[in-house]
Amino acid sequence: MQQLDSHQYLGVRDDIAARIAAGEFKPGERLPSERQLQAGGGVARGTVREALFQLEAEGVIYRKDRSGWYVSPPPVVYDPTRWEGFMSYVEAQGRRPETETLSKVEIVCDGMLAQIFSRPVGAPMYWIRRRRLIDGRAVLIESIIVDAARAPGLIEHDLNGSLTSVLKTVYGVGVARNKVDMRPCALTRDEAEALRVKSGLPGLSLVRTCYDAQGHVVEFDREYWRHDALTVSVDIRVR
Amino acid sequence: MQQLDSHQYLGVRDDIAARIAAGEFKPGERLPSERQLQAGGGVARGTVREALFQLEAEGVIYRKDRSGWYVSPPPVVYDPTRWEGFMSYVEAQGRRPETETLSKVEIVCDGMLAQIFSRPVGAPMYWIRRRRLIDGRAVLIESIIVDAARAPGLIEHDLNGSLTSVLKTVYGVGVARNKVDMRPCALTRDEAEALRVKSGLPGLSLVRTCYDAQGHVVEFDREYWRHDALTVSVDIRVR
DNA sequence: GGAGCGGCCTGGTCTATACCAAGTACATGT
DNA sequence: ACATGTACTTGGTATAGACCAGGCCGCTCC
Repeated sequence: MQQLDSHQYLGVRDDIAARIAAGEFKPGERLPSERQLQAGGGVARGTVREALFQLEAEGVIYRKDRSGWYVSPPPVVYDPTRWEGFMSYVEAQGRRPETETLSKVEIVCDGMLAQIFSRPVGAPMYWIRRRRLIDGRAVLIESIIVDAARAPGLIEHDLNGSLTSVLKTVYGVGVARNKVDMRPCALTRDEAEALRVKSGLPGLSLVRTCYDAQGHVVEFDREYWRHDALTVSVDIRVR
Repeated sequence: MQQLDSHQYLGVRDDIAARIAAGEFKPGERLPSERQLQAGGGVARGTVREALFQLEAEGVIYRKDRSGWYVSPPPVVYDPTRWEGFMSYVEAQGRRPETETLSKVEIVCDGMLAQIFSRPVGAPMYWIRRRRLIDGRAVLIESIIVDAARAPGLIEHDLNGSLTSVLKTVYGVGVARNKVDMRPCALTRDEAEALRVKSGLPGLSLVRTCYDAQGHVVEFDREYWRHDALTVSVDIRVR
């Protein structure tokens, strides 16, 4: 929106980006502190921060609260048409996936869920919240609903691995159809806290509805991703 | 990442969000100026701006440079598996689509395009750049490459409508397969300027590769969307 | 060795002020 | 009617300062 050189903060941005590109700072490494970067260029701290925000929006760097700014690792590729779980596709890309179960409880079906699952209000459901990490960095949190009638005792299992394979191997429940809604969003309040990022950071909201071969909803899943952690790739025949 | 009330800017955010939710400001309408909002709450202008950035990241408001802050209209839904063009699906959702052709030129195939199209380096290609608007607001810019051998004279046509239907009706070229890559990104430099937004605003990058029934690449398209303008919805059978 | 305690450093928030460039609205001139 | 100019408003950029809370690390004490 502005000419190339006219803004200091874009100049500072380019400096830092160039130093990263040159390999002075490598993925996962910490940048010098804001006050040090400031001293180097003779600019105000606010200007340095503006440049850092720019790079953050581009996915080049990220921050750990009150610890520093770090160079972002490359994103992972996610293909919603392939029904492999997080654990396997992250590993297939040479990265180290982890899952933490934040909570798992039995709830009763409310109006919205009743509609999604075509089940009566009051039917028992499981509600699972998990946080998932790649190479030790929290990249998404998810909130999963599963019909308790389809997978009785599900939450007694260890859910830190692949939920997909638990449903398949233990309950014989497979997925035949997958509906995915995606939209850019802001990570606010709860999501931001769980991902340990600042409220307001851009993210990607991904809502998945999984159906079995009979067209029944097996699993309803809301995911909130850090915006710099993934690329979505879909390859489909046109209807 | 922080407790609820502890930050002024979140308080200001909530105030403004509440006034929007209450209908005091409607979609498309302008908010009071930053200096007016500041006077109302007894806070510094920087704090008001922080709150506005927050709401912008959430997609609630957007800005027009040096004109003011406006309430965002709802996003449109885009389904990459449905091969309808922008013009028709936007219209189907009760919105007013527009297209502006920024440039259309003949170029020669470079190494990258040669690989994508399976055509020799140096083969003629058309390069079309368009801006698309919804209800008068620029929401995306796109850069399209089409094999000139498949659609000779394409750029002589009016391309402010649906390119899809021109390819189909004039050249008999249909699309059978559609590969879509999506990732959150920052709108920088050129894209930001074309969309008249500030460099660094979050956006969604969408790369489409369209194939005909024989598996040849028909069209290669890079789109940059405002992050608050769309929701992507995919519904697919699992492979 | 391990737990606990400080203190330093970091980013996070906030104030106040200044100036600029581009948009807006309105009066003016043709 | 239409272009033109101008005064004013708006967001955009930048400075300099201040204080806070949480992360981090080393020291001390058990």
